[in-house]
Amino acid sequence: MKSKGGHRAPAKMADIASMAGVSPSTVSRALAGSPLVAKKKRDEIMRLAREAGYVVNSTARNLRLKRTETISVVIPLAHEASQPLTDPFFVEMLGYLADAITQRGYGVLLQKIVPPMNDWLPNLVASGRSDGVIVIGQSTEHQALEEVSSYYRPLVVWGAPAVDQTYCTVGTDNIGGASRAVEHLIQLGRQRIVFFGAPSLPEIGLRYEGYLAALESASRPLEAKHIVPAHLTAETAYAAMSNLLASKVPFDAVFAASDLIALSAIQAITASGLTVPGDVAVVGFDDISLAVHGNPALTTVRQDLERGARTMVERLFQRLAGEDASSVTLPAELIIRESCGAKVRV
Amino acid sequence: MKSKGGHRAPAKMADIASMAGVSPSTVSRALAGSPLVAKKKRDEIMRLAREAGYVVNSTARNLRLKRTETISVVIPLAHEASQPLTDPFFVEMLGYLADAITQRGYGVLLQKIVPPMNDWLPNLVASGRSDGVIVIGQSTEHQALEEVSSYYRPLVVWGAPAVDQTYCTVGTDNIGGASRAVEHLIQLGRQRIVFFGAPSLPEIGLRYEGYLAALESASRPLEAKHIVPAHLTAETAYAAMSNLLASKVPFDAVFAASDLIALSAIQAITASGLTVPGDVAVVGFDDISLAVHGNPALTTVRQDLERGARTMVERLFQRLAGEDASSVTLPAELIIRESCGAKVRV
DNA sequence: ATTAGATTTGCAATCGTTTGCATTCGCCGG
DNA sequence: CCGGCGAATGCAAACGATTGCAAATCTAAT
Repeated sequence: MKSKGGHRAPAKMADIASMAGVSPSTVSRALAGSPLVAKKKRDEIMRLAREAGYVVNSTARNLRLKRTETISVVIPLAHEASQPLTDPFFVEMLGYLADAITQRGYGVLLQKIVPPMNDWLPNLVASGRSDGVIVIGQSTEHQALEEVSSYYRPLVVWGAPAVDQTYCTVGTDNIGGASRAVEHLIQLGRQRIVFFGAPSLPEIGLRYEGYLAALESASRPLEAKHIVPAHLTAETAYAAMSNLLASKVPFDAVFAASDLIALSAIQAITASGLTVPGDVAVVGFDDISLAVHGNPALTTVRQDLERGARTMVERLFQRLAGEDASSVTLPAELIIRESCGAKVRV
Repeated sequence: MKSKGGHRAPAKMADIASMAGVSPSTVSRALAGSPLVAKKKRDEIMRLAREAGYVVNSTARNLRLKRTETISVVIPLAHEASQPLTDPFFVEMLGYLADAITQRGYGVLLQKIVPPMNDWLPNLVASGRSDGVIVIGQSTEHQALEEVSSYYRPLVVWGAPAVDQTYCTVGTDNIGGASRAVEHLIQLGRQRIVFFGAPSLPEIGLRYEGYLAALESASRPLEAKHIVPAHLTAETAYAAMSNLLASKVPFDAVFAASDLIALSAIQAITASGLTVPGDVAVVGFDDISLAVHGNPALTTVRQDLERGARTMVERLFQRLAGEDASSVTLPAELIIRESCGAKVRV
């Protein structure tokens, strides 16, 4: 017997109930493994359900239970309204988050936000589509996060903690990581170190602070022409670095605010005829999986994304459980490879 | 008045109704912009709702309407149960899909599947969490797809069409793209061309066919030692290529089944002291955004992922609307850059 | 003033589960 | 044989929206 048009309505609980000659209540309890229904009958019902390929309708279940077993993962794309998720950083983070979330039996609802957008967070929260929200990167949305967090607890944000901030962040020690990277460049004898990135984003701002601190403690002067703002996309970074090279501002090192733009910078530098690390040393930030495969392999400040993702999810579930969970800063680690010119043991 | 614990139950439609002194039905209609409710009252209700920050509860709405306005995007990870989404290909595709889907006002429910897993597809379908399913890559799941597609229409798969297949695929002309790439290597005078990839996956299988066809039409012998199986991860590919190099099997070109492994191959080759494209020419497949930034820039077969994603979503919505939508094969384009040693115009 | 007709509105059922409470059943002791 | 008790079951009310249909209101024409 063919169903018309190939469609087929999935079985509902009542169907299983009548097959088993019991009420839907009993089926519900049986499927939940409740000891209220006799073991024998319970097994029978489970068998029947399995054979019929029955799966409870989660929409109905969610409505009744007032929870969705779903977490929203939001990616705000401040840098350029470019369509694709360009930065491997987001992607790797997303992968780890997806793992940590599904491990707890929850679903992942993916949201891309391109910032000049109103009320996306309060709307997302009020829509009840998810039980909690994880935002990857504050982007330019600090204000929105702040407002919503005053009444909505299950919200965790990847990024930098700010002084006036009430929402829960998980992030890397940006200042420490950055200053260690820059100190390393200084130790290698580099004289003119460019900061490559947009300090207006909270995390990048801290990396910039680390850069300043390192120059300061080495009594190096800060030069305005060595601050090169660059959006976090490969294309714009390439262009920005090409500009810098064309401008003839002399420099012998670049501290890039992310690996993505560090790799683009290397491209641009190489294309201009200079060598990395010979003429210019380059250090990145993130340690995306591509960094090690770069040519030359990229020296960078490692963020432990797996741990970060696990921590965020952990914090989120704590908040879901009503406990309080405060912000955390995870350690950053300087990974020395070839692009900064240090000798590497073979 | 502070709500206890900072939690705050979102307003429901009945709340807005009593604020406006009308019934919930009227609010529902007003918010939907129905002409059944007088314009003046409709505007008043909308204003009230906006001020109260009211957003309809989508779980309840979904239950009543029997649709979720959500599409599941499934990523089966055949190659290695590695945690992160390693391949930029998936990620770029995911980004384009997310765009195309959100553009239609639907949500994206992300699912990672690591294959030795039973009934994930029928369960996903029966759970009613989404209105349709997009699977990125057939992986090893052809059988599961085949079974479900017999009764579930809104299913679209990225990958290769097979002869006995009833489900709807969207994919690139793998055979044509691959043979053009290999022909190009042959024209450049390369004698021993390695196929680098695992032909057991449907798409890779077709690329292998294209490789064979190109050798055949150039009357080149096929050599078993030039077939090098490699999983689609950077690490395993690097290892496989290192092995090949250590084995002293002579070769002067590599056709890699994906850009990710092509880049790893270049790494391994360079590390062994050989040069690319001097000693070995390398061609990839996909044209991920990193290909152009590789060192050397990667010659590759381009898959138009943006178009592919748009096509899949389009097909899916056709099927949701009850129309029929058949499989499509999109053209592949050979992008010549530096890694194959052709002269590039500057 | 009355009423047909057109507008607006609200009642109540529905979507598929879960669960508090009442009910039924079976069993045992008195 | 009956009362009582515990174990198993079912009834019915949620959950928060949408919508067919009937009822209420308003308009205007007689």
